[in-house]
Amino acid sequence: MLRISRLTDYGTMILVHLAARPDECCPASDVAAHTRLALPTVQKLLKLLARGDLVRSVRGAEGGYTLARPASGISAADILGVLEGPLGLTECSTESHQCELEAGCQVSSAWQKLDRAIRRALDDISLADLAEPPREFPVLNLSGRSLQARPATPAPPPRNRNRTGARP
Amino acid sequence: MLRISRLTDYGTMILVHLAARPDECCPASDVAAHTRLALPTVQKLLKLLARGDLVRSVRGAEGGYTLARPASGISAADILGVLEGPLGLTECSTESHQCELEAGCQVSSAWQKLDRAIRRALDDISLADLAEPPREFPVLNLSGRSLQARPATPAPPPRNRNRTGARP
DNA sequence: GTCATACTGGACTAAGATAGTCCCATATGC
DNA sequence: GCATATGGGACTATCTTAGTCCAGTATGAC
Ligand code: FES
Ligand code: FES
Repeated sequence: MLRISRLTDYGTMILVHLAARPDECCPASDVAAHTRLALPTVQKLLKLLARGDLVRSVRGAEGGYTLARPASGISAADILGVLEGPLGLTECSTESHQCELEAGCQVSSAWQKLDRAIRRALDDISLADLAEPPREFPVLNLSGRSLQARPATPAPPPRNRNRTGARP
Repeated sequence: MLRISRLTDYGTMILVHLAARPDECCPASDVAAHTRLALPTVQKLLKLLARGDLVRSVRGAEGGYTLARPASGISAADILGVLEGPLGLTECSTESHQCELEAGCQVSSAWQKLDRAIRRALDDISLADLAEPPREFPVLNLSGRSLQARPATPAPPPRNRNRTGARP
């Protein structure tokens, strides 16, 4: 119920990746390699994120993407707003009150109450929250290498589709 | 963002209708007529709701549907659970932890935090809340007729599709 | 100046979810 | 027996999503 789209999930992973490298300018190919997502998908998402002013882009050689603001200034609501559009919980709770009969409908007011509750929760979570490692890596950190050097890179692939290099 | 499906919205309207008539056994045709939804759609939804134990059905002549429990005992989470399935916010937050790498993924824990927040909000809203009229009908009540006699009937059509009688 | 690198914009297809309809079987009261 | 209902499921049209690809443009390195 109430699922967010897979692209949004991917987009969040990308943002997390960028958040871990505040001073680097990462090209899409880099991001794809590190997140293990397919390159075209990453490109598409980065374009969307740039258009939504969540990341800043630099064109040309040595170009790439950076977060537009510090991670703490980007909320989950921002991310969903950019990647899923400004749709409300129901079609009636959209801004463009297309349902002109709202006052007569018993359902709308309570749905909107719920809608506000969700928005509040979304506002409370920042990208920084999303990015912080929940706990230590359980298995993969045997090498004793500095976590600082490769903050998010060794994270295992998220799910078993849309990997890179799937082109035959 | 985070939209619930239109059928779920319809289903809620149907439940609200039944909630207003706790002691009647309403056939689907009745519900369709009063909610102004198309009959086949109403039938389908009532079947789903019956299977999800939110409404009780009586077969045969004089049969129909009633709420399985008082409206205050049916939460929004129940409704969404029955009509949209038990899907989590992301595919990773489903019960069947298909993403075996959860511990390594930075994103999951915060998404699940959000998921819990939403569930809590859903649990807090009951069908009784959804059913209570938000305020008086603004225009339609000029006739001075008793509201009690037709509690939810004069509510205007919810949106401009899927009306009854669309069959040529 | 030329070239390789990278973003920009949009078109396009395949797959999947959603909405809506219809049919046949079964139960029940009159 | 028959009209009235629900139960179960199949089916199609349509919209959305996911994923890919290409032609264009900007920019730094050589
Ligand atoms: S991608 Fe599955 S837990 Fe993060
Ligand atoms: S159906 Fe639109 S406000 Fe209720």
